[in-house]
Amino acid sequence: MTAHHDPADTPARLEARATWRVSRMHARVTRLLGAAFDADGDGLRSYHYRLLAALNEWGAMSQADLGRRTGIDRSDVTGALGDLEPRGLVTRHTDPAHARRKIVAITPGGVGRLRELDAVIDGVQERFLAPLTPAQRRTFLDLASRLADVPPDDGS
Amino acid sequence: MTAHHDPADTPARLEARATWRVSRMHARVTRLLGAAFDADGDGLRSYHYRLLAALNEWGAMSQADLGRRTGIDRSDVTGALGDLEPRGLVTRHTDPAHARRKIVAITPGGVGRLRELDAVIDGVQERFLAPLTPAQRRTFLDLASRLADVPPDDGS
DNA sequence: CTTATGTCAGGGGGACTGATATCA
DNA sequence: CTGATATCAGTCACCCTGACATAA
Repeated sequence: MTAHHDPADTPARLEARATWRVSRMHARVTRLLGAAFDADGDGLRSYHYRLLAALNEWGAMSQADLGRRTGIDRSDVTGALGDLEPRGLVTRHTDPAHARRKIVAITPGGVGRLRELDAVIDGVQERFLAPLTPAQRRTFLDLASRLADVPPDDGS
Repeated sequence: MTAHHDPADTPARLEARATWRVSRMHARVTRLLGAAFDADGDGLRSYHYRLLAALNEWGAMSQADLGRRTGIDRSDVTGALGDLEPRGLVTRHTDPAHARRKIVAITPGGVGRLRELDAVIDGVQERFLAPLTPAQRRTFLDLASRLADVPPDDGS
């Protein structure tokens, strides 16, 4: 029986795993982000920042587009917008051409809030990248963007 | 007023964020890992792999040490071992010197299962790092290890 | 008493799935 | 009809906190 052999019986150290390192980096970012958002006081989280940043960057769009742009599920977009709208940070208007579609736009207040959150994220990013030199940071961000922007492989 | 950002305020594009890229990388790894573990059939997840790999690499140790080594909370170590022990992949014996401590060890069956899971992780890693050249992969893994192995900043 | 350990209960955010109703 | 959209309900893996009894 040809058991799933390993050519060289690689020990494959746990800490050498790319998956392990990505998980640990993510855990660290999550801790820093959580602490920063908590300290910020308002109940906003990472989801809300993503939505505000996307609206500020790409302009008003439907909730479905927002979800696709930000990688947030439509279900969660609905919930997160339900937090942002009562705060006056975004508006939701029904698309006149498509009654079922709602166009989401960021408000001036939302832009101001985004500026504050940008500062929060800046602080987190600075602390996260602290171990690296400026040149190493650029390299890391470049490689990370290539690993992050891969479309989901559908074997269809 | 078509007021947009002043030159002073950095727009801080969402996709330029290190936090964003780490989150997206992690989401991709999670998707790949989840699909791979699901396809593997057995109910084992990332936690179980980490524990088996740590026991195989560093030898038998107490549950608390296991948690510290793997970054898994003590509570979750208990639960995950509760999945591995009935499968015969690990054993738990009370430390004769410390009745409160349980020494966890991997079994031969656990080693075999780990070998299979190693192959699964290898496949995930290969797919995850596919966009990079071998040299870039080494660079990424090196930088990632520095960003991953940062001790929790305690302001004490 | 203080510390460490194992266990259990539970929460909380993030990613996801399914069902439903609406509309082009 | 199909397709997209918004919404709600609920699941799940992961990470964490708190409490507790026990043992060093």
